[in-house]
Amino acid sequence: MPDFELSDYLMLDDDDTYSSQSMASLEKGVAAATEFSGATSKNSSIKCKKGVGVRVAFRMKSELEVIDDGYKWRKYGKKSIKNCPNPRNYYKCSTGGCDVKKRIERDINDESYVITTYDGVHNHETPSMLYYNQMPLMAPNAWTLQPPSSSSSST
DNA sequence: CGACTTTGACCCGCGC
DNA sequence: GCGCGGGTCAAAGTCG
Repeated sequence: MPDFELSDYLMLDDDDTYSSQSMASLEKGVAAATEFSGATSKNSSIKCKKGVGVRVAFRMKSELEVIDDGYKWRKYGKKSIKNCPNPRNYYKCSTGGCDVKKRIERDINDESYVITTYDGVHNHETPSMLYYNQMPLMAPNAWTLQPPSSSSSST
């Protein structure tokens, strides 16, 4: 588990535009993350122009491009983008019945940053979410939590 | 043996 | 109509 920090979260609006919010309110970004993952649409600003699903982009500082948000992602493609020196990775939720896609690419300005774009809404809770529910407290960054089975560095 | 990752090829949409 | 770019699928290989 590398130490990555949520730098910016981009809310792609229905006008194909996105609002790049500074990390002035990280909780808000996490809230957005909870929004799309929990399918709780109290904020209708997060939606795709096609109306077929939600599209949310996050930019976070991480050494690894793959962010374990609790879901199981299966890589189904890799593509080198002309405008980007780094290839873009395509992931799909491997959970049955879930058709959420995730695009991951490195920031062209800062390779230390990774841009993760979620496309769609999970029709199920994150497997780890079940684990969260058993926790006495809900950490604001719980979506970054991982089960103790994976690299438990609790020393 | 099953699941997942990797890489190339193919297809679709958009712009010129 | 053609070319380019982007996105997705499929087959093979590897690891657990």
